[in-house]
Amino acid sequence: MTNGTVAMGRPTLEQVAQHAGVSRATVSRVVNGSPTVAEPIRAAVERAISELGYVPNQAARSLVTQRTDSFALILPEWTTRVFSDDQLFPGVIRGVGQEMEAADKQLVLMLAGSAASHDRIERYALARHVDGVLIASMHGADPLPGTLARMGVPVVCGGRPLGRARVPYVDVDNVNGARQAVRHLLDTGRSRIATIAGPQDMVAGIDRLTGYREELRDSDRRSIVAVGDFTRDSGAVAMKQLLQDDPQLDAVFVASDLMANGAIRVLREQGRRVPDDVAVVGFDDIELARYTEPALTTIRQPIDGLGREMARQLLRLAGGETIPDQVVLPTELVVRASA
Amino acid sequence: MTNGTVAMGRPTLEQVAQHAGVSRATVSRVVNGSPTVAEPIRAAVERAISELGYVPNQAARSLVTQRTDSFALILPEWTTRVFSDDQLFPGVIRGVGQEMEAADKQLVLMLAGSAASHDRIERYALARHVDGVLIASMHGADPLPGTLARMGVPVVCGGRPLGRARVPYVDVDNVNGARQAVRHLLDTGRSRIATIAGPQDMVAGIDRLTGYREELRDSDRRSIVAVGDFTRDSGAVAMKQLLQDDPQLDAVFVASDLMANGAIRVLREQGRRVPDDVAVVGFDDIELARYTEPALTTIRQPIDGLGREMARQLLRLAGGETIPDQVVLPTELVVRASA
DNA sequence: CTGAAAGCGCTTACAG
DNA sequence: CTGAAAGCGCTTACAG
Repeated sequence: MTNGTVAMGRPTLEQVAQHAGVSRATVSRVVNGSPTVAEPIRAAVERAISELGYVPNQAARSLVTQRTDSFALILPEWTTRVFSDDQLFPGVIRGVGQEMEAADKQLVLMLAGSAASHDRIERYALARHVDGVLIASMHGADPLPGTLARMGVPVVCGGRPLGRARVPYVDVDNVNGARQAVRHLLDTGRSRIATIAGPQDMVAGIDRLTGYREELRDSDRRSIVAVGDFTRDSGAVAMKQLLQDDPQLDAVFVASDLMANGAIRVLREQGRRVPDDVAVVGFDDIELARYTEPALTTIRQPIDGLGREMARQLLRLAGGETIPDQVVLPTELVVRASA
Repeated sequence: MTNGTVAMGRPTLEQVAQHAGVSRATVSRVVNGSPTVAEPIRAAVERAISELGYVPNQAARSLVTQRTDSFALILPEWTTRVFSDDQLFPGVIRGVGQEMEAADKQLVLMLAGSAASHDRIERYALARHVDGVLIASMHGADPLPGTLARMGVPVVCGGRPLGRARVPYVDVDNVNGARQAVRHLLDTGRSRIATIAGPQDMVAGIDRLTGYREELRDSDRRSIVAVGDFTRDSGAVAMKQLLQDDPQLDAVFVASDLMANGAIRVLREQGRRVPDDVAVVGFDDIELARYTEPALTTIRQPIDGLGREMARQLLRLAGGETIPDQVVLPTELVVRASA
């Protein structure tokens, strides 16, 4: 059996100071790497620290420094979606993690699937548990970023926030990416170009549909739209609907690679050859895009880069620097076999 | 442009007290829901709180309470593995999250892929950023749980920790689960039973191999072993090797469903019918098991339940209660089509 | 280069 | 039921 009540062993600065025969100020200086400590004293203090197993109390430290050296990445999603085979989240997390590690900051991940956890996270950030917050994958006009920013918590969003809150963000050029995709289809002689859009409560879903519409309008083509939710299955369902709505379609721009994967499966099941009968362009360029049959022509977005840029901006903001209201990263057409 | 330097707006308890014309103690009582505050006073304080937008400073509060009301779940893995299509992690996270939510505690997730991040997390926990720590998916004899426990940080491991550290843990009965699998194969008349074991630096890999060996030894059969790393591809590679080592094998116990999925693919490619020529039993019972072709007979482990139980034990430990050194959850044979 | 002292923003016995 | 006061464990000007 293990007992929760501990032998009250945690040594304090005070005890280290006594043990080493110096003042608390000196121990503090050694702990914080101040260069103004004489070598023999430093050595003595360091010995005391390791003998006692001293670790500074973070609460006491942040109370005076007003820093915690840790940052939160908030994903307002259920685990189910975050841990799907959509490789978007891991990419962003990896990018953020790299930058935080380089800056020697601790990254904490918080998933907020329910309204209750969403609230608790707000309190957590407002209580200054972290020096700043990154919010990605927002749905609708989430008030969280605005609330935190208004209360003085440094916040950077991943993806343009919907709603009126003016919070700095890093995003990918979704509109132009979608236009690139459609332009490629037009350039390769397609005429009836449908789209499987992403969820319309997320900015990536909205903007990619906008780009699709804009490009078609500029060339006087009509839109044929079905909406999915970025999952593979929703892509399959949407593809079936499109084929029913317009059996003549000869191309489809799908707003995510995972949905494109589902769509291609349906096309094959219904006897349409890709790209001969129907050309398919995806969006994301996740690893899967190289392994679909046929390999997927898609719009590459810099997923890790998005995470890295978000972290960089947040670190600057938390450091008191002025940062741009928005950073928009470019996308790139990657031509493979499907279009 | 957004500027990091804030209007220094964060109000303190002191300011709320002045605003409401009461003492700090009274404000503190209201904030903490003490029942001994007269109704009109409480109302006045609450008005002041909301007018000023007051949120208690967590550092100051934990400095005196010695609590933070948040707990960490540490996964010593790279994002790549955590976010693979192995649905084990999300299940554990979901289970832990549910219990923490019920207890109104904040859960923070920390991934420790690198040695540097592993160290930073140790400092994080020792600095009392959290009231306790859950560690799952450990590799080898990770010193982290022992170190934290020794320093008085409440720790509960998911999976029996290797090495000599005596840290309380919650685990699944891997040995017996493997025995159930092998017994089922024996009972259904199989005689040359191979195994694809999990990684031998993880307790789930080790124990499932032990169970396999024990059950075969008890019935005087010899073992035929290949080792994978719990990924689908490693299951495929291992299956090829087994078929080469012993072309006569008529059954294989695979230590994870994902590896089993890879193994079945190889069996089919090599013209072996499942289960007619080779019976396959997996382990985990993730959702995929129902959708493989044929559907997978497997050993169900309570994945969410593991997470929930870990959280429950940790909450009790952090609350000063005495908890058992180990809690071992039972597994269950689920018979489908593959064996 | 080092120490005494103030102070960060809270909570909590202790009086009243 | 409420307030004055001590104290949680640090950091950081300020002297010397």
